[in-house]
Amino acid sequence: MSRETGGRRAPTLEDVAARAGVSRATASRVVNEDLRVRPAAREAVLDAVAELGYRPNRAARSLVTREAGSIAVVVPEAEDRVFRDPFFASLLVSITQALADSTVQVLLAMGRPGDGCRKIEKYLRGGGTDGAIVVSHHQDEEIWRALRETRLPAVHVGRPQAGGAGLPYVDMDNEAGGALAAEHLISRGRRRIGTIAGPQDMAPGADRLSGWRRAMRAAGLADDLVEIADFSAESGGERMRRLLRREKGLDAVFVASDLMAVAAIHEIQAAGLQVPEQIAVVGFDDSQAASLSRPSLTTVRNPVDSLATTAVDMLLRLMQGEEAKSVVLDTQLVRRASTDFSVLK
Amino acid sequence: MSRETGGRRAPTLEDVAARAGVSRATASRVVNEDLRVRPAAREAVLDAVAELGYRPNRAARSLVTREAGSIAVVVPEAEDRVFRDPFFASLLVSITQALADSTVQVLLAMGRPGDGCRKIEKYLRGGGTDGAIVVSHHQDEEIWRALRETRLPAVHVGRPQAGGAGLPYVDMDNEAGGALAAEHLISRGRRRIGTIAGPQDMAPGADRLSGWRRAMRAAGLADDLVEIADFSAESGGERMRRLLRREKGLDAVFVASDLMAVAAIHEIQAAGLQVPEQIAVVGFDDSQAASLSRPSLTTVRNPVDSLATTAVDMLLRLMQGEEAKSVVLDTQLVRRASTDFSVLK
DNA sequence: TTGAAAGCGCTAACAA
DNA sequence: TTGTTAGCGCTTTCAA
Repeated sequence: MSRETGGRRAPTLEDVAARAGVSRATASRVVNEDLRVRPAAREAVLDAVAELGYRPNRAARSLVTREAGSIAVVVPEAEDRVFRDPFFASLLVSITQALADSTVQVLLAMGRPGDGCRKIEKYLRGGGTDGAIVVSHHQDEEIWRALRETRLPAVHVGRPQAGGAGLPYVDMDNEAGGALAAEHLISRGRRRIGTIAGPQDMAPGADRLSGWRRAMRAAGLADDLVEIADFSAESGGERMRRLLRREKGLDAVFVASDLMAVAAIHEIQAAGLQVPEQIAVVGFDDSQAASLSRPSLTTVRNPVDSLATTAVDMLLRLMQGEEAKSVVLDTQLVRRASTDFSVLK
Repeated sequence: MSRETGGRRAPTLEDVAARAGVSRATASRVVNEDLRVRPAAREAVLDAVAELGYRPNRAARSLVTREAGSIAVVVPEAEDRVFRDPFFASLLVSITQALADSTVQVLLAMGRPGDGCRKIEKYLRGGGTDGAIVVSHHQDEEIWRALRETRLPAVHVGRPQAGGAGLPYVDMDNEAGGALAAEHLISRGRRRIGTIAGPQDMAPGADRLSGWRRAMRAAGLADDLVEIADFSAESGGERMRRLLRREKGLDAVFVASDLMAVAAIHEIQAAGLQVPEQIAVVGFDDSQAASLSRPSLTTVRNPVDSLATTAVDMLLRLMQGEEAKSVVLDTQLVRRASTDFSVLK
């Protein structure tokens, strides 16, 4: 695993200093953009750096500064399903982009189901990073304990279930999103509205459902047409069939994820019914699947990008010793053809 | 950015040694599983480690071993489109999972368009990693130069355009995949077959097209119905409209990505034609979009998982000083409803 | 089998 | 403004 496969030794600060005719300390100052260096010396060092192709050794620097220069995106106990989720991919990308300006590197720490998160825990405790962004919808006591004990700055994306060791979090307003969906359907004249919810032990699952409930009751409508699914396309389709069987008069459904919503649309069509003519459908996430679907899917926007930039922002603040308060982001409804006759596709 | 926010100093090897009543060297040997340590001493050290909650400091270790304990997944000059691509997300996940057993950490290094890849280059040169997996369909001279000069073990995912500094690569057989698609359509009795290709300055774009061409000619069919798109859904739909305008007798299309293929299907349907009855469609990638589409999409499987595990395998081998030869993986056709009446969905 | 000691490359007091 | 010096926490000779 040696990096020095027969090559010349990489130039050190010592080499640079020697070549520039200054001390190592001065060379270090130039490299770290310390102001109190005579212009001439500065020039000399910069030249030497360029000529030698010098790059500071991160390990050496980390050792003395006690900063790793990286943050970890932690996904504990991750199932395959989580990863293939476009939400997760987008989040990861947005986080990385948000850090592109800084010198901070992004480390991807994914646990495997079963294995617990021993590897991640070890890494966090070993001082491998300066901070962590935890992405999970489960309780991850071990990770939380490690974060607490190491006092590592950390933020949670998505409201953690049981306190999350007091970590600040960024989340979208799932409850308001669910209400938004219901209100939209009601405003379109629908009355017999069902919902396919996510797992109730996950915050997005529970919150989207309760938002829907609140709006339904506020409008004096029944909130009995509830089916619980698991966010997978299969489960979404299956629950849609149940809903169709349960209620002949059904004229709309709010489905807690786009993926499930697309599957639901297929089932409605397979039953010989039209979307949105007979049954209107609202999804959740505004993922690619929503615009690719036919009819295109009205959905609640999941502000992934803002989620990521806010999380990064909070983490950087925390890393500078400042306070960070949890943030809940607004959601918006994206109107498309699955609830609206006037939209073409 | 200090990690030691008022907390107790993390225990060092020195502390462990003191507590166990041995020297630092012995403690180090135990931690690194060196065999020549007396069982009693071993026990004492292990106990001390447990009691103190000792974790080795990575920076200190790296400094002396000259190993970073991490590999970088490098995505230079990445546009937004690349990231949202499910292929990339799956690849990243598979790479991380493939490394879950090892102690190696995964570092995500994404460049931004325009900015070049100065940050990445700097990092690679700074000894921040022990190896790199480069994911790109462009020429990235700077990165290649950095990799060459640092002699950093590296592999390319996807055949690099212009040599890629002699990096070994893993790729799927895009050419064979294109041929597979054409042959399948021909075997289903289609004769007037068009194609919507990807950009010709990208290997997957060019190779899938040439495979299609080869199979068409081999069957004595005309290969004139070619439209070049850019892998985006919009471009796919637009090129499909052109194809429909160009050739009334069109009875099949091979589209170089699922995303474009789904858009193409929508256009065909919008023109009042049936898939697969009038026009059969084959996509490429076997992404989620393919199974979500109605009719479900026959497509060429992109073996993302094998791509990732093979790349990781090659890299680890390289890091141990062994040789690694480029690998081209086979592809398979996944039959679904867009080319086959007997498939239900 | 063990310990003493040297140093990996860097930053940061402290003095000059 | 500069240089000297002392470590950061660890691995690894080299002797014992």
